[in-house]
Amino acid sequence: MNNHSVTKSIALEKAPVNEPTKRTAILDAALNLFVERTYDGTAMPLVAERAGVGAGTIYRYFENKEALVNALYRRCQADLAYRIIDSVPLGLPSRHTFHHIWQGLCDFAREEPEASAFLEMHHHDLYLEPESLEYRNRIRKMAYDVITEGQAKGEMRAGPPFLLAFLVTGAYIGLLKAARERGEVLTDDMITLAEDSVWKMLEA
Amino acid sequence: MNNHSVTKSIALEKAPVNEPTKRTAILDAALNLFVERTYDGTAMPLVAERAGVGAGTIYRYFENKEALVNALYRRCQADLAYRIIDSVPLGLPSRHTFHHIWQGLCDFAREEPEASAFLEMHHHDLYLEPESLEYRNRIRKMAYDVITEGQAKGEMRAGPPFLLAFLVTGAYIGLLKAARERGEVLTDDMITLAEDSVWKMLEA
Amino acid sequence: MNNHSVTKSIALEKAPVNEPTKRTAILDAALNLFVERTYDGTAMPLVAERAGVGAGTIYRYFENKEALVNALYRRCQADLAYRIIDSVPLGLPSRHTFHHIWQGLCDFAREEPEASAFLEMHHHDLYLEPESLEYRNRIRKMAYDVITEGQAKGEMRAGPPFLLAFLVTGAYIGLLKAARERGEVLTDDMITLAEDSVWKMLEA
Amino acid sequence: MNNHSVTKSIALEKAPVNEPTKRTAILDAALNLFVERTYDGTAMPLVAERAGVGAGTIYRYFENKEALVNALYRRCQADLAYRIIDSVPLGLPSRHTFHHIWQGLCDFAREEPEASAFLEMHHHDLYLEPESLEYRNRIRKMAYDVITEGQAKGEMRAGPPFLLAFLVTGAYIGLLKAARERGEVLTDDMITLAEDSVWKMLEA
DNA sequence: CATGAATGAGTTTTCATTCAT
DNA sequence: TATGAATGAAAACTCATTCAT
Repeated sequence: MNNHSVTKSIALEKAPVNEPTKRTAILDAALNLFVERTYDGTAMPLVAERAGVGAGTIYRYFENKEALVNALYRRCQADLAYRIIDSVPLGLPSRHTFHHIWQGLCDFAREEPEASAFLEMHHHDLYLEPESLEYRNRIRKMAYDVITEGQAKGEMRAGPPFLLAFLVTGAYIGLLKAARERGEVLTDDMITLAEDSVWKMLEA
Repeated sequence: MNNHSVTKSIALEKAPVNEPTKRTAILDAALNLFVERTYDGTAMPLVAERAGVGAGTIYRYFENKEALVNALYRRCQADLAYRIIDSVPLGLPSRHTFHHIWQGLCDFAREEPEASAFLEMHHHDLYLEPESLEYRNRIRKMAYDVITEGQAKGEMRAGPPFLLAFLVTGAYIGLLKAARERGEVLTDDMITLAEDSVWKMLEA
Repeated sequence: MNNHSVTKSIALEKAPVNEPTKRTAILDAALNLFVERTYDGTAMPLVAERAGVGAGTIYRYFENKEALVNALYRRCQADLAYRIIDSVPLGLPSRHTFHHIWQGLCDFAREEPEASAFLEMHHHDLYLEPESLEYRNRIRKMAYDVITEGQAKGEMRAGPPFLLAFLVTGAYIGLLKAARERGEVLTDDMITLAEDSVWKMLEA
Repeated sequence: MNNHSVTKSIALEKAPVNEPTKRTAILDAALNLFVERTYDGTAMPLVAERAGVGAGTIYRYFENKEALVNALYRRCQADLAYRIIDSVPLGLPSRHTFHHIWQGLCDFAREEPEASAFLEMHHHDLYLEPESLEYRNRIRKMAYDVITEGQAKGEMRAGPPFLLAFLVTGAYIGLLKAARERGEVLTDDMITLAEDSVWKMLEA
């Protein structure tokens, strides 16, 4: 390895894995604050302060507040999609597939609690661009497919897949809220109990 | 019954049942807009305009924006409590009790869709006064009691009652979201399917 | 004294001496509040409330806020003029005349502390109509005349009469402030000491 | 002295002595307007306009209107204190000390007429913070001490020092008012006549 | 590129005044 | 005549965004 390649490899490692650029700092700060205080309730200078950058700097990376929240939404959805969609194994019994997805969701909630809370927030529709909504639809599509397949195999109860998907998603959010409101962390016990319980909603 | 008494009884019915005062108009407009655009995203003059009153008039009825949203929250919670808590029959098998509550919730969502959507919104905690939170706790307490009793009778699954309550509530909100996002009305079929499905989460 | 004259004298006593009409109540309330909180700092509905009348009632008696403060100013100046100007004895030695005026001023301050404080306030010029200013000038004219005569008799020091008048008036206001800021009432001792001291400013 | 050092010394003189920052411009505009129209009677946008800044800019320098008026009050009191307190010579005959103070007061009134008028205004108590009042007390304390010492030396008349101080201060304000109302400038003659006259109030 | 002081449009709130009762 | 609820213009204050440095 010569000097040249070393320099290169360092650059490659640095950037994608743990890119502590200003852009990331801004997104992190925005996530933090939007979850804590709502999109409309958060002032841009506050985002700048928490990100440790000047107020004007935000506008070098994002055209305006709406562009910022869209970028943030997409980053969060992409995080989630990366964990769930791409790792769902094919061809397993539905119960196994469900377990996989449920674990993925709960891992996400535990490892990225703010991203998770942000995605649950209402009223994204007020500012989301079509492209951002597309991110959401990819995940919904996956859920829809899994349920449809489960029903085809006779392993899941009959009914409109989108409805079952919303019931499950709702219960998942309920689980997170339960932990949050009690000020408790999401324990393995809670996750397992909830998984078992929620599966009953889906089971044929 | 003579003319006199008829007139009187009309007057009596009219006033308390459907008193269209400005206060009510303001609360209705606020409900409308807060659901549509968020609390922080709604400007007071817009509330005034939709209520058909002058901007200053709001402040004759509510000390400030926060007092308005608190009053609104309490009105909505009281509406819900009136429908659910006070009509839950005692001593029935848990499945019946659950049916009763589920019907009450869905009737509320259908008859007062905005109140229902408002109560589901996040971030109430940012402005709610302790007294307003008390309204929420009354309903939670009821759910907790029903589940505890169901478990004691061996008719509901074991587990922390608050967790089960949040799972059920989450699924209920999922049902409403499902209908809302599809632009569909909540049909009896959807309600029944969801009820059946959600009960499985609770069943022993 | 017959019935007729009794009725008359009662009427005469009642009306002018202690006429508790709404107009008077409004003026009293305004005096109260203007002294306490400034003209600009006082809201009309507050005046109404303290006067025990409806907000609209004020406008039956006074065209607007400015007319109210002008009427109040004139009433206070007239009170003062009544006590001072009309009772100054003529032809006495200047020291006696001064004593008379000083007593009159201090009696006014003690019996009508709010009227007294109101007249001392600055910034009357912003709203006073010419007619109201005329009231002020009558008193100044009197002071001017007394000093001019005192100087002519060789009993008062030489110098522009208006200047001496302002020095004396200033010292008088200083006396009132002294009492007010110490939270004390204006005692005879303070008044006498001040009179003696202030006379030295005038003495030839 | 070479070019280099000259440039430097100019820069040094310019910056600290007469730093025309926005903060100063805002304070100056506020002083101007508060004297002209009262604190309550002055709208913030008007202050901004006269200061030549945007309305929002004021709030970068002062938390709110009350903080602005407090800062202004302290600046004026500090100006006055700098001139009076720190330059009062010790150990002189009372008549000399009084002359010194009187000159200081009149110089202040001539060189800073608005600051002088502002400090004389009533109703500062409605918005002044304790810290601001402290500034006022320092000057009062000085007056009190001078009088007490003068009495001890048998050069000033007996009587409560605070009362004599208020009489003198009142007469001083009377002098300023006299000039102001006549639309005249404060002449040396007026100052000297007044000094002579006022001293008589103090003299033993 | 980065900054943060500056801004004015927009927000919440107040208040002199009106007017239906 | 008296009222006080209602109003909208104007006040205090905030904040997304710009731009000189």
